[in-house]
Amino acid sequence: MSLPIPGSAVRGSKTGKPIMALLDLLGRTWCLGVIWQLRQGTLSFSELQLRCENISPTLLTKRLKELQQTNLIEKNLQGYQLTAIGFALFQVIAPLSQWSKLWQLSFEEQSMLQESENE
Amino acid sequence: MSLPIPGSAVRGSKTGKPIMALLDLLGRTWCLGVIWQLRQGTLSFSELQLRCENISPTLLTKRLKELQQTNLIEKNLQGYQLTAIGFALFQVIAPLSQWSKLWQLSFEEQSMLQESENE
DNA sequence: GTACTTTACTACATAAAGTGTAGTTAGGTT
DNA sequence: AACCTAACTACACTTTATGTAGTAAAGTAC
Repeated sequence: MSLPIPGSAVRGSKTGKPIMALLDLLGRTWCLGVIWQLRQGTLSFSELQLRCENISPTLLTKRLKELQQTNLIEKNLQGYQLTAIGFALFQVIAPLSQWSKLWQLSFEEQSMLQESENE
Repeated sequence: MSLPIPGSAVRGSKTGKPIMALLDLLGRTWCLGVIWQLRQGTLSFSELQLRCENISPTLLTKRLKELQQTNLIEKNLQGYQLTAIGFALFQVIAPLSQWSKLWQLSFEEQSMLQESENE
């Protein structure tokens, strides 16, 4: 898969609208997960692997390269960390955590409705 | 791929933490793109297909099913639209658009640095 | 009311992406 | 110098996604 760079043609936009490049990048398996796991600082390759449900090393290597080339993470002596702009991205998506709890409630309401139907 | 439902085991979390279920779902090809395209109201199947760079009908059908089953979109007479909670999700990710413009700048700085190196 | 369109899919072969396991390589330890 | 351990790479296999063709159902034209 080619790198989604804002300004170049990407999956979803031939004009390379930055938001489309971003949605392409974030839509790749484990990409959001890696960013999420790095929110508190540096993690080594193997720590990341563990936290990402034993993602295969092949794919982790690939994602780490993509994320470095798209300026979201950088390598240091201890492992990988978010760049300044990568952390800014995390801050944008951080509210997903709160939202996901509401989302969970929507499933519980659904099953309660089903139960009352069965009475 | 099994549906990521918060509260059940998903890719990334055996305990089914809602945020992990969410990151799994959003990390699927075109999922974020479909949500993004539906932000302004209802779109028909074929309109969605067009706006998502001619996503294959096979995959669009599959994603639409997943998004319905996870309470993010619903079908109406004219096509598909975000549910209330789906729209709330869009509002959470809407700031990505602004952020992606900053991100684009980071690439331009990078290429300017390279140019000055070559002098 | 039947022939023609259009829309919304489904089927299926092909291509691309992701997994899992087994190496390899490069630093540090004994 | 032999032995670890962490960080990868290689590769065969499986799962996902694509692209094209086909079907079904609803609307329109005559």
